[in-house]
Amino acid sequence: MVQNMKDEKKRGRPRAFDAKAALGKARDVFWDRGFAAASLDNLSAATNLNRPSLYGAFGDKEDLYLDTLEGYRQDGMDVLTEALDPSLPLRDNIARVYAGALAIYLHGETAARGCLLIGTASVEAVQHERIREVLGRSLNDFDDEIEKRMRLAVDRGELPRGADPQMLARLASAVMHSLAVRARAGDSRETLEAIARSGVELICGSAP
Amino acid sequence: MVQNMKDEKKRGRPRAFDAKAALGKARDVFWDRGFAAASLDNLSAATNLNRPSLYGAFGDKEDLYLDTLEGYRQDGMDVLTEALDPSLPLRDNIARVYAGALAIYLHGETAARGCLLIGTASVEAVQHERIREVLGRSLNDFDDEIEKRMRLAVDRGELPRGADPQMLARLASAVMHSLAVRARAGDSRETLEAIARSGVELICGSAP
DNA sequence: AGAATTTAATGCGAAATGGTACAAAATATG
DNA sequence: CATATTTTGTACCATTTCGCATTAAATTCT
Repeated sequence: MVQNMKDEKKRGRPRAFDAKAALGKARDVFWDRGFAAASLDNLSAATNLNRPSLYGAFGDKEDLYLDTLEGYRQDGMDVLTEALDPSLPLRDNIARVYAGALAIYLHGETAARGCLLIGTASVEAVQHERIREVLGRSLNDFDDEIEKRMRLAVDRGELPRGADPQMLARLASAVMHSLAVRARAGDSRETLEAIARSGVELICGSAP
Repeated sequence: MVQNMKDEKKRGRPRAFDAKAALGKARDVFWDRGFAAASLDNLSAATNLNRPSLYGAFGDKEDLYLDTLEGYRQDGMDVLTEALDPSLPLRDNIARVYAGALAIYLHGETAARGCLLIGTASVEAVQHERIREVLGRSLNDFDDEIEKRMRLAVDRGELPRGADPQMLARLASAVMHSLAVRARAGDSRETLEAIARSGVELICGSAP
């Protein structure tokens, strides 16, 4: 599974496509249609790869989907940790988290696609154990990252000593989950931004 | 579309099945598999109706799905309004809302199915306008119902005069949305109940 | 240059899918 | 009882679906 990190010349015919770019195109298809409704023809057309190439590079449809989820999770974590820059006040951190999320969720301007994980992996989670596992792990990783910042906030006195960092983090995530669902349900950017602002207020109410 | 409300004898062969019961069985199929992955064979088997009967009674797959969503929305609103009984304190109301939601989301004991709307309609919302419309309307109706109770709480002095009922309601809903997603992601009942408790605390923090 | 190896492209095929035609059955109306 | 009307069940059809077999192309190794 692990490919050559650099272009140490592999034997045989070289790939005529960029696997990472193809994965990005596939992600868009899954994001719009979901896993079940995304056909290999859709994916093949979007990536400009014929099905055998797709299959050879990524495995079957579920493998490909799991790959896109994993990449999305990574990207999301990057955005999250950047938003949580501990040199900024907690309020700003949480506001940035929501702003970053909305930038992703509302991408496209036409019909908002929300969160790839929440919007498309949730459906499959009941019947596909591997997808449920990725979804659960992703949500937990997000919670944990926010929790770290909350813990720091308590230590620093940004939050009262009695505050529960784990629960505050989970509730901060909850607002984000709601933004993801509502974006996909067609709520306006204005509505979502208002909810984000109120969320910051509620979660960080006692912070300076 | 409107059927006879009572059994005023209709001409022709009478139905050999209970449409409402069939709709319930179909709902279970959609709940587990989602719209796209639910095949007419699945639905036919679960309802004990052959495809032509299904089609005759409910229209095509999307019509049937929309019918189940509408029924779910109605049932959900009933549970919600009952939970929000204004003779109880606000805290109890919100706690009951979450308890009622979890009772539905965790149904099955095996793999939790979360919320039918959030869990299965969200995926289709981007491409199917009618589904997006039902999803959006349902979320709004829930928000509005909670908002009414919040407004009452402000009037009664359960919440401070400056509290924003609309935003508090949306955030109360947000916690519920998160419970729906997390249930489907495999979180334990204990975790979900803990989040619900913290949510009540956060939302109703200033209430007696 | 030739063998080995990997990818690309075409196209196939078996199964599943959504939907329907058609005839038989069950009921109300005249 | 005959006719109209609606539902039921079987079978079917056209299309889509996923996945792969096979052959041609491109590159490395000997």
